[in-house]
Amino acid sequence: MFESLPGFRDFYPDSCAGRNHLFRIWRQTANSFGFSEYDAPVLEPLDLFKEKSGPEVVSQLFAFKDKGGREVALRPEMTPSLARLAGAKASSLRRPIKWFHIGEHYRYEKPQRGRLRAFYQFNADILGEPGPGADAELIALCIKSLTALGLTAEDFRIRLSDRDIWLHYMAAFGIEGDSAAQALDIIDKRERVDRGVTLEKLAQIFGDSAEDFFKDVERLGKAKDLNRLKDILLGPDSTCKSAGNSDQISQRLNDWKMLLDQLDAMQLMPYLEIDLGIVRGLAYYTGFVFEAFERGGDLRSLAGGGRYDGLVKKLGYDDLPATGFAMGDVTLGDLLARKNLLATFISAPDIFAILGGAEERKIALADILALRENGFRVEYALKETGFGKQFKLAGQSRAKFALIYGAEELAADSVKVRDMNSGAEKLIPRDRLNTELLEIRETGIPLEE
RNA sequence: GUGGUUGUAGCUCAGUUGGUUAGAGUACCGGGUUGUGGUCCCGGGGGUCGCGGGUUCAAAUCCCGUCAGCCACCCCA
Repeated sequence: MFESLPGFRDFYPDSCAGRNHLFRIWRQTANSFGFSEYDAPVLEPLDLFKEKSGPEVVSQLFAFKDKGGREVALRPEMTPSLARLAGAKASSLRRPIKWFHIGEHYRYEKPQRGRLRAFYQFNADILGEPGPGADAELIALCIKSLTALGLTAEDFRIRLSDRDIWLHYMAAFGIEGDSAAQALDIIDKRERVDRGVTLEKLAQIFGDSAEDFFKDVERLGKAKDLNRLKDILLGPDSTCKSAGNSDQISQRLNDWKMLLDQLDAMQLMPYLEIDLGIVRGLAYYTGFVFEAFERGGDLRSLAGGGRYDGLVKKLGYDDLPATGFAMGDVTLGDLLARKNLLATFISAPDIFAILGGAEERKIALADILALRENGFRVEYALKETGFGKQFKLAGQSRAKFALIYGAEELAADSVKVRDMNSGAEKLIPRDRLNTELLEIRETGIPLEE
């Protein structure tokens, strides 16, 4: 006897139907936004992931040596592969490059609820367009992918932040480069860490002004609209104004306005929350970053993304500005199941054929195959059984119609169709079967016939 | 990787202070029912009580270990 490996799932038909529904909605939504689907190998050179995330990632990868001695790993994320694909053909691809991917990813971590070792992700990215129009389009896709599944503004929010603002702001304190990245990391974790500890860490970077800076962090974290942000950053008692980089900041605030205006025009503001408190830990994010999180209850993260303008170049290709997000199936699936939005899309047959004896069966099988070729989903009992039993099977199959091949009907070269919902029946000549069924499938059989 | 907690049929769970052949509901299969279904009635299969060891006359029950799930850390691309 065997079980699936820890953190891996079996998909029985019911859950497979739920998963396919999710994929179908993701794919439809991405297509409607004009994104094109791409794919890449599941197994990649280990270095591809090390290059992006540093050597520490290896402990969280399914990594091994192949028989040729190559260091390889199952992909833990899509972005490095995407960067390779886009980077390799960057000069010949029409821009903006709008691509999406749906596929399985693997991380060697301790499995928990909402977090497995194998999971599916929907990735969408826009490359080659540095302006906020790309960020707006991407955020819109993220929101629409969730609403298309039946989720509402009551179920989730997008928290929107900006690493550029933070970098400009810190520059006013004379903090740049690695120190700035460290500071962002501290800001990102501050809600989960004791205030005193956070201050201590900041003091190593900011020295005496750590406390002032942290107060501003808290003020900025609470700013929920653009005017308030502007006020804190450029108002009378702003630190950075006196430091003299207010031009950069006001330019950046202009990007913010463009972004929000576009999202507003798409009527997506109800889903948005400005929250500079989230900066997302990853060092390679450069501009607008965002996170879709579940509201109420446990506030789990449903999707995350942001701009990563430097990454493609870092992986050895030409400079290519980029912004993207990833949405996982695990947390989202939990939420959809809880909200009853995965209503198992069980595929029921259109027709269940009920067959008399051996002679009738022969005639029926020929018809059944013809109907199948015409796109009907048709089932029948594989072994000979009584009519009563077969009607029971037809009911259990949840077929819309039963098609009755009895001696009586066939004597008139006809078959009887029964609408399994209404119970209405109709005799159809066999040579008109396909035509009549096409019609009946749409309209059903009226009770008065 | 660290700590806590749970583990009985495919699923949800009962199982008395340790006591004889481990139960129910549901799902599944068969029959009632060889010309009209989902209901109903009857019957059936399915368990090494997560696994291994220990204590005991006797262990699903107590002890130890281990594996797996869940929860909290770490991390979260």
